[in-house]
Amino acid sequence: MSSFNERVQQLLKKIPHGKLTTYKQLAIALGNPKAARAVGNACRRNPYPGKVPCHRVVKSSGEIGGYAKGRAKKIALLRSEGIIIKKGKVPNLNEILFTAKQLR
DNA sequence: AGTAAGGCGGGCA
DNA sequence: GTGCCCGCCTTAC
Repeated sequence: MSSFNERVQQLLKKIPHGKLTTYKQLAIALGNPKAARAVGNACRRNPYPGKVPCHRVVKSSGEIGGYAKGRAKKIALLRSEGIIIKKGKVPNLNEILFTAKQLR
């Protein structure tokens, strides 16, 4: 399979419940800080729904970003995990952010 | 096999 | 706060 996709999946699986990550962090963890978009692509192409929590990934700005099933769904899932979302944004992202070093 | 377009972002102006 | 450009990956033609 695609190495990139595999790598992204593994990183996503490492994200603990109640925490969040950004595409940038994932890209950095992959060794390409500019591949944030590519990471988003991997999530969108994610062949393992339910196995890879792509909904735990948000933008570096704290915005929810997009979601294959709909942003509302993503927000609902995050809220269900105890993550506070304000107007489609995460005000305390810095407190629950899972950094690339943590993904390492 | 090569080329072109798309996509869930990030950074800068 | 908004708009534009860039760069990376995958997929389709």
